[in-house]
Amino acid sequence: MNRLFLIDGHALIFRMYYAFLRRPMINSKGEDTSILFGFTKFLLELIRREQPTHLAVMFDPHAKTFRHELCADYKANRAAAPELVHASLEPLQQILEALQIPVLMKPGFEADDIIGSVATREALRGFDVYMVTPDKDLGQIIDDHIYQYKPGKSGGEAEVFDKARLCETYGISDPKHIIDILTIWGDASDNIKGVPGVGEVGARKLVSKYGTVENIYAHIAELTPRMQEAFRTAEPYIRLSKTLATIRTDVSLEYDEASLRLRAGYNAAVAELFNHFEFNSLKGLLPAAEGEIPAEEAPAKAPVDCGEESPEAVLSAARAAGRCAISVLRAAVDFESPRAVVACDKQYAVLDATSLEFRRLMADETIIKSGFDLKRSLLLFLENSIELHGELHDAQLMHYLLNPERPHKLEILCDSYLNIDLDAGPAASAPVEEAPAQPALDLFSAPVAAPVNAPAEDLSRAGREAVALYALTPLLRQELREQNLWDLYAQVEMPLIEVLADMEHTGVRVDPQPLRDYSAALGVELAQIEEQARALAEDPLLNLSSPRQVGKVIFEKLALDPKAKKSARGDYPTDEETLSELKDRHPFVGLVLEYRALRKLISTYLDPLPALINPRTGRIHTTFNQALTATGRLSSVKPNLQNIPIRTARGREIRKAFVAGSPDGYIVSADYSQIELRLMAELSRDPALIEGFNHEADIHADTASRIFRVPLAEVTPEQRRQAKVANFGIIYGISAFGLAQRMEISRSEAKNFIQQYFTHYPAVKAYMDRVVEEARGKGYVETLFGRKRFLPDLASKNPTVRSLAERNAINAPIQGTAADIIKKAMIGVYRALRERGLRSKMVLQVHDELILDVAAGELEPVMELVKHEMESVCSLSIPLTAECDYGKNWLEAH
DNA sequence: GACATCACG
DNA sequence: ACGTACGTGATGTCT
Repeated sequence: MNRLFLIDGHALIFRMYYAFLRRPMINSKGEDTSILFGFTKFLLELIRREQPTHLAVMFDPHAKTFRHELCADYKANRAAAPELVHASLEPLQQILEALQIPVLMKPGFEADDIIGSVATREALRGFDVYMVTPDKDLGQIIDDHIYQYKPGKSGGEAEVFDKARLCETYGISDPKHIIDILTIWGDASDNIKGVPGVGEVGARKLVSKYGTVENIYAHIAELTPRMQEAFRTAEPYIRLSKTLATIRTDVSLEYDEASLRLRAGYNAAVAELFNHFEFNSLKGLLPAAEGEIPAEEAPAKAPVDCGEESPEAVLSAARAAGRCAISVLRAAVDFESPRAVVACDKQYAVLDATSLEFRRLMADETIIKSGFDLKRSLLLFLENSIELHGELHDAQLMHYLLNPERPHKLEILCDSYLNIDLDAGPAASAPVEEAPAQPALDLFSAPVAAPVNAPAEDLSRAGREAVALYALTPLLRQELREQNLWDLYAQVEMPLIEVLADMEHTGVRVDPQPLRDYSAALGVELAQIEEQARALAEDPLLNLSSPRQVGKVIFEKLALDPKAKKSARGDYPTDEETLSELKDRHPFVGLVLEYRALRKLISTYLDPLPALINPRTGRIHTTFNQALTATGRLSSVKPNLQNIPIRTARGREIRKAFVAGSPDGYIVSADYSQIELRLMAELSRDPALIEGFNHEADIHADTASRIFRVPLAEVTPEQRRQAKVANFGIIYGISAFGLAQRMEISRSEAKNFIQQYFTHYPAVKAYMDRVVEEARGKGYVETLFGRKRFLPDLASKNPTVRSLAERNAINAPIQGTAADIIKKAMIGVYRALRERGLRSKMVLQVHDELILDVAAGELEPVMELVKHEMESVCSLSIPLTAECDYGKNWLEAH
């Protein structure tokens, strides 16, 4: 099958410009080669990875296009391209010419139109066409044999969108409807006017319901009054906007198919240019042209030495060895059930993950399983009722414990521990001359024209991964032992994998209706605020979401604070702290704050959450990241359920939507009381702090009574508030400046305050000094359970950087021990629920809080069990207390 | 992609 | 003198 790749040249140039902005590449002649290097590297890697048979690059013309003819304002907002972009165009053309890669342009048309036209035409002739661009505009061209290839962000995997995936992502029935979404949404950078007040989300909703803009106007009476007005306002220009947003597919071009055939390879012209620009590292990426030899061999990593064998052979080897490595692939179009690749030593086999033989292997507790991100596999096992028992070696998690702040990617581990290249299979070691008919492409002798993300390639890649993991995990295990991290791994992180997989799989029930209702109500308020604010600013187009525009109104038009003019690019600060101070000076400022608060709730919680409810389960299934934070905490993504509002009344409303799975069930929430300050007491052994926790219910009042030297009963609310701020500061590695800011006092007052604090808590001061001092010697700090955080910046000469590392040295053991403790509690709760045969489920963790979905009739035993498990994780010099409550929803349970 | 902003512990 | 309290993730703007 012919595979044609069409590259959106300008999109790629701009991407590279920004990618290298902070660290440009300058060669020894002083030339900035950032864009040239990035562009060329991308192209060569694309060729190697995706094996196109045909390829072309499209650029926009210098002159104006037909869109400018239609619309005087088109792209009028665009700032001139950076100088480096201009300067790179000419040499880039030279490089492409040397590589014999055709460039297609046509006066009057943009690159998008050329891509659209060529793609449409060649797909009809039987090509598989891949449009390489990050821009969503080209989505409208996607069709049966036309795909969009979105380059991965900063080293990530590229994504391929086909018709089905695009339609699913945008909730539409036809890729052409992308045009309608863009038309309604508008595009500020192209100066395409959309329907005012309707953003991406609104546009998607309307288009998924009505299909086209025209059809929306045909049914305009069905819209809300506000929407109707917005669409009427847009009516005069909306046809034009749609024309501008529509990519042409009928541009005639003079090229022939043969000229697009990929010939890129090493030749004299390329050698000269690469030598001139000093692209030495790119030479190894170049396919060797016939009869020519690459100028320089990159210090090659070895390919993965592996081979596919029969399942019988690999399984019996695994049983004999007592261990295996696995890599699991979700069902793809080409195979209806998920696949599992199992490796033992250098052999691997591909199995149906639902097969009996694979189930037996996974259920065999005498066989150790190695993997990478095993929680992902476990989720798939849960979906298919595959049991997993025995020791788990998760290379990602193991490496996370060894060095939490380094990236935990399998490619990197293979490189640094095994010196092998995961992208290279065993055939790569075959002599070059044995390579068959396609010499221009065949540097790596990869399987012939492996299609993008195709099962065959995925499977052999998975095979290499499993073989690599088999070799990798004993090394990591050994290192964990040497660093005294094995117990933490084996008793906390390893068993937690299953707990988290179960929580994610269960999910938390969310009732969409209250969220939708509340969104609508706040939307009305928001519109009023926006209207008032625009009136006050005398700017009907003011975008209140733009800090820049808001800043200009406050500091230029209203001139509320003539002194303020900060930021490198001439922007004014408009953060909440600044605005709160100016609030009484002009009503506009209050409106901005109000607007922001509402906008946050609507666009971060109220609108996205209903869409994230899995229609099959009626629940939201977050993903917990177990190998991310520097301190050992979990994080939660897609969505983040660890930052659901609670501090404001309006925000709290959202928690009402988090309910029990069954109508007669309950939500139970249990949180550790003051766990971090308690751990400061434990780690510092400060007598006063310990005494406070052993005798006094209100620790902040106790602190206030001590530092202000007043009887407990006479502590004022203000004194308590100050003491509370100070106690928090202590945990974070207090600084006079930071404390001054939070307490709204002067820096010298803060300094005195801290001194006062330390007089009463001398061991806290001693601990803080000691932990920093020790860390400077060892290079790392540790939690109570041995979790490490390395702090090389303690030796930095930059005082800012060094101070941060010192605060990290104080905070990380505390935050990290708290993380260790709640993880242990989670394992305890999970096991206890199972042992007692309870149907209730733990569904969320929010750092010091566990949330459970409790089945009818289980309220009492579950509350008792959770409290007990949380409080008995370990025995310290202060009690660990957990407060437990219940309700029909998360708000009531708090 | 970077930055500002703001939600949580 | 530097510019700060610790740890996260999502959204929006502007490039």
